[in-house]
Amino acid sequence: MNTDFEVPRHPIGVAAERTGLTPDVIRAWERRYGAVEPERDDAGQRVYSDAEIERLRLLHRATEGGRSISSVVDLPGEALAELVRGDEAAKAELRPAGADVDRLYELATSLNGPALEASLRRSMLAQGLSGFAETVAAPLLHRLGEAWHAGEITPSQEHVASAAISRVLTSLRDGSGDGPIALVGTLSGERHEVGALMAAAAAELAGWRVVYLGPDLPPEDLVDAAQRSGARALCVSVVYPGSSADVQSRFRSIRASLPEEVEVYAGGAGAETLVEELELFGVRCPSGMTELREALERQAEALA
Amino acid sequence: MNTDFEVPRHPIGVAAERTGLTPDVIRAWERRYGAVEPERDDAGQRVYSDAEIERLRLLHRATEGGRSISSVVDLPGEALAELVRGDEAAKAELRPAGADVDRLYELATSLNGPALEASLRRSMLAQGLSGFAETVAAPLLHRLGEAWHAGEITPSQEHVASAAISRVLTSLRDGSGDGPIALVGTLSGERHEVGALMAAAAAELAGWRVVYLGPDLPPEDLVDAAQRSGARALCVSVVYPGSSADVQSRFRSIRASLPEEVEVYAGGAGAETLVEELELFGVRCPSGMTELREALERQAEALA
DNA sequence: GTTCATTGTCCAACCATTGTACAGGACAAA
DNA sequence: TTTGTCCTGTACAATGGTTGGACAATGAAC
Repeated sequence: MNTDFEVPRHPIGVAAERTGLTPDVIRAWERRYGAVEPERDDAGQRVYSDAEIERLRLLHRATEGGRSISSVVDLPGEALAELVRGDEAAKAELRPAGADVDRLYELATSLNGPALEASLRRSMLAQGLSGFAETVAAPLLHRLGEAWHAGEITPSQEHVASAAISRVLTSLRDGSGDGPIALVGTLSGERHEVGALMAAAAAELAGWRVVYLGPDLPPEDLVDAAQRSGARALCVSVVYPGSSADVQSRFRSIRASLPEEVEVYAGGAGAETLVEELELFGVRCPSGMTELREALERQAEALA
Repeated sequence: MNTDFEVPRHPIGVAAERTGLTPDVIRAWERRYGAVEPERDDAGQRVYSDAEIERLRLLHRATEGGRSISSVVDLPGEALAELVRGDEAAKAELRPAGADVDRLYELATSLNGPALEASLRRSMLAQGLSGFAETVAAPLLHRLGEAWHAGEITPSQEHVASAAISRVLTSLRDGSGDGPIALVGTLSGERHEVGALMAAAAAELAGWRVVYLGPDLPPEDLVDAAQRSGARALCVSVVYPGSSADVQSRFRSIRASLPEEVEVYAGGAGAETLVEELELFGVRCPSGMTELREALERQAEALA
């Protein structure tokens, strides 16, 4: 900085750029509340000093924190800074370590696979599997799914993220389970594998010996595999239900073809919309990884 | 906080975010029970003080613990806090690493390294690093230490456990940190490495680039390594302090030889008995992995 | 099992606040 | 001259509050 901090220098466009506000908003705040009243040059154009820009930035952060502009605009600089600090600290406290979905989304859309994977691994380690699944993986995939739906991103960007999540999940499974056998997979037509991988990890955590079948399997195969392996649990992840009647009938046939003592679990976004129907004919629908793990733990306990 | 605790400042949206309640619930509680009756601003909108938000948070935690709102809403703050503490302690009791630690102790004393390692890895995945360190690794080591002291087990049995914990911790570190550099090690004479490994993992979680120095290093070496590497943090694990005066003087000389901007952290059972003395001359003593990680996160943030 | 109070959620109607858009003009730089 | 940026002033729609009421699920008591 080679010029004085107080000297006015920047046109409104620059101020907008630096504060993240639009020129319209800056003018509105000046007109309505006198938030910042910059000097004018000979032609009458606003010229902002660094100090004024700094203040606008603080005001912007305060409004982002959920406050109304009118309630903070009269605060002196120091109080304002303190308020913003408090708000952001409180927000950071809510979000558990490194679970910053925004940042992960950035990494995914910029196709930075390695960095994304490292971040994912870190937040997995910080929170454990359940927290990771519920506060990181699911929100991230959901957001990517919506962005893809809205045409904002390409399939490959979504793919980078799910591949990274898959790698993290598979690298952490160690196949050391010594309990009863659980089968994990998805129905035919289902391309989304991540949910199944998370279920596999959850089952392993719950002490099961996991046989991971992968995605895209017809119901008969699942039933057959369960019978051959002597499994006591079958976990099926459903994201895109296709026709929901179809999903229902397939689950019904699976459930009917297996003996009572083999529990059938369904999970994922696609299963959540069908909870009542599925539970009706005996398919368990835990919502979220924690519940799945607890259910599996209880079942393993009962078997032991 | 240098602003007055009682001054009303937050709109209902912020209150909702900070308490985890929805605005609807907050209003319902006010309407039906007068749970919290905030001031109003000129426009008639609710404005909550920090104290009121704190109370709402307590009420929320009480209801999460299974209590009905009507049964706790009339309690004065202190009684409420007590109640919540009790509830949460009871809940923690239920989901015990306690039974877990028993089983791990069995595995360690029966020298079943692979099974022990698998179990450790599983509980690490279930709870995340902090939970693992505080509810599994520390209790297990503590118990083994006591048993060894009482002559109930041999050193090799303790060794099996610490080796398994070390393997789990090292296998999960991935060296992908991209932040400032942190050095991790123990003082000379200190054979216990596990604490340092956990600190290394914590630092990595907090976004640091970790240089792991290992155990048994003289203070001069630590200082020298810190200077050469340009580290901004030095984490030292102390389990057996030997002579406490000795540990103090070594930390004092380390602290004195390094510039202000390099933080020195001490942790472990041996450091906990010397907290006041160490903090006196500028060595930070977070208690537990969570606090260490948070401290490192804050420092990394400040550096960025 | 039935009944009843509790309790979280939702809705409608309304209001003030607030971000955004647009029209019409000025002016400096290309 | 054209172009892009900024100016003022007005208008509009979205947001997020407010009250009051209704409803359905839950869970305890009968």
